[in-house]
Amino acid sequence: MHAPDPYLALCPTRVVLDRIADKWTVLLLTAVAERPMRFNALRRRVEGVSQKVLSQTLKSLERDGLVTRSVFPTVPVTVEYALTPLGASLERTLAPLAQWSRENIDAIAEAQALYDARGP
Amino acid sequence: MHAPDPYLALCPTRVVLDRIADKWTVLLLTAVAERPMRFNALRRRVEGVSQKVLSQTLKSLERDGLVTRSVFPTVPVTVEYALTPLGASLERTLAPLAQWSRENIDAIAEAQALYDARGP
DNA sequence: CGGAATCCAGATGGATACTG
DNA sequence: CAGTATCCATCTGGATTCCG
Repeated sequence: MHAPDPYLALCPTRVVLDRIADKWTVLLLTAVAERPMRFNALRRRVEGVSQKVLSQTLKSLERDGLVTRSVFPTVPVTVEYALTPLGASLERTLAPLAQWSRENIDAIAEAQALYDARGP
Repeated sequence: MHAPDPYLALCPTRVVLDRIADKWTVLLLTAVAERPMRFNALRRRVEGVSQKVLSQTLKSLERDGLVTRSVFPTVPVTVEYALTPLGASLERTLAPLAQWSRENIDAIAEAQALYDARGP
């Protein structure tokens, strides 16, 4: 039982990956990239996200300096989320992934069908 | 209580994202991209992955047509994992993310420190 | 409107032991 | 060597209720 070598676990790629590799972060990042949005607008835009997880995820994104949270003292209160420059640059490097997904989703489905066809 | 609109949940980006957004998939993909590797070599290369999860993840990658699994009937048996062309193309679109991580990990850490500093 | 708090089911994944 | 099988702790995230 030795302590795990921290080197690999702390490499930047892995840290960032651990950060964005959840069910909603990338989705929210791309949603906010379209245009600044308010809490419930985001909730409607990203189908299926619960209010709790939306709240949590936005807070993380804010903490990481990827989105800003602006509160307008209207009644009731208005809160708008927008990308920071850092968030925008991340979104840009993530964009090719969306395109790759569109282009290759069929190939993946075929591979799966083939794999499943050759039985248990 | 209405049925969730399947459209957004089934958009290609989301499907692919759900597929690769786990703790190890991207890491393993980039590891295999370096060179074809055997099971235990991968296990050593990717610090911290358990043998169960490594096995599972490789099976998924194979099913999705992203890696190949080649068995050589030596004794004991030798199994080598390698990227398919599809896997290689995904790895290439993921590569910029690794670079972005290296370039911006400090900015993220700063943002976090700033956020945490302004108290609970 | 934009959350916070609580509760809880199901998924994820680590440890361990065993096998062809 | 390359897994499979079990068991179990933790984490994720959904549902619900309540609040300024």
